[in-house]
Amino acid sequence: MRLVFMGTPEFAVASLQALLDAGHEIAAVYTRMDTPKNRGMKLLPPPVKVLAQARDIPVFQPKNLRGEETQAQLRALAPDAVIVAAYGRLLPQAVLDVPRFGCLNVHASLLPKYRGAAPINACILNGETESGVTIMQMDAGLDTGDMLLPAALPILPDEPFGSLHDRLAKLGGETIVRALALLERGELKAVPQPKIGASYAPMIRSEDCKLSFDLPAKRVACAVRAYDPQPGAFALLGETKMKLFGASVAEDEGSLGAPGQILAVDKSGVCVACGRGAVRVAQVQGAGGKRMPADAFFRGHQSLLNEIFR
RNA sequence: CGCGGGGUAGAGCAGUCCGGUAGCUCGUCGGGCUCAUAACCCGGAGGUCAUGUGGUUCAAAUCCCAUCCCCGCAA
Repeated sequence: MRLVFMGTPEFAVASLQALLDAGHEIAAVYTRMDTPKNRGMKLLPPPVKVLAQARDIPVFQPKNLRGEETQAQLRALAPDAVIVAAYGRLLPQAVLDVPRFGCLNVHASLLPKYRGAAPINACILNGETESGVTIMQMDAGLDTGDMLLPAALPILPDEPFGSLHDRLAKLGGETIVRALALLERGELKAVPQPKIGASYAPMIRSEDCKLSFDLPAKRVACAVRAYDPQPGAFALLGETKMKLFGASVAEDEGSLGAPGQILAVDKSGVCVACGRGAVRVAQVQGAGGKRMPADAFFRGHQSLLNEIFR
C-alpha cells in the first residue's frame, strides 16, 4: 500500500520500521521539527527522521498541518492511508479526508482508557496489570476515533515504563501491519469506543515526578516505575535532589518508620519507609551524578543515610 | 556561545579553599571465629591523584595555563 507516515519519537520508529519491513511503500514521512536538546542545546532530529533519512524517504517537518500549502502537498503524495504514531500534532479534518482509507493511529493503550499524550506512564502509575495498543480510525477528536484492531499485553511484575514502552512499540508495529493486511482484504471492522471507561492521560509535568512517601508503598513503587528511566521520579534527600529507579514493594503493611526514612541499604537497594509499608529502590541518581546501584551511592554518601526523603 | 558537576585503588566518595607522609566505606586476596553465613575479628595486595614529562615552588592531588574525556539539569 502507498502510505504516508507521521510520527516523532522512539515509539513511532518501531511502527515505521515494521511498515518498511512489511514492504509497504512509504511515500513520505512527516515528523516534528528538529528541536534544541541536550548539553549545548544542539539541534537534534527526531528519531523517526533519522530512520527515514537512512532509507531515503522524503521527510517533511511542517510546523502544523493547517496550512493550505501543506495540505496540498499531502494530497499530491496521494497516499492510500496515513499512518500516525505519536506524531504530536493534531490532524485537521482536511487532512483526515485526504487518503482513501483515512488516517490510522497507533495508540499505546487499550482504548478507551488512557487517551492522550502519556498513556504508558499513566497505565503504570495506576498499577494496571494489562496494557496494549489500539489501531484507531482517526477523527477530529483527541484519540476518540473508532477502534479497528486492539492488541493486549500483560504488564510484568515491577515492570518500569521503559520496558513496557519498548514492548508496546514493538507490538504497535506488528499490529499496524496486521491491521493494514486486514484493511486491504476489507476485513477491518470499525467499532466505536465505549462511552464508559474512557480516561485521559495528560502530558507529564516535572512536578508529577515528585514522590510523596506519605502514600502507601504500593503507590510509591508505581510512581517510581511510571517515570523509569525517563524522566525519573525524584525526592529530596537533605538538600540533594535524588532520582529513584527500580522500585518494588518491600513491605505492604504497617508503619516501619517516618515516611521517607531510610530503613536499610544492601545489595538489593535502599529500603525506604512509606505512609504504609516500605519500598525497595534498586538504583538512585544524585544531583549531577549518574544512575547507580543504591548501595554504591550510599557508600560514598554515608552522611545522607540519616536524612529523610521528602 | 543555555546552566551546572566531575576525572584520586576494581566500585562509590573524602582530601583541593588554607601546597608539606594517599584517606573512608565496600569489594578482592590470605588467615581466624562459627554447626553455618551475605555476619564478626585479624592481616595483605592494589594509586605515574585524566593528560602535558607545561608553569609557579624547596615542595603540587592541592595554585596557574592548556588539552582530552565523562555526567547532570533544562528542553
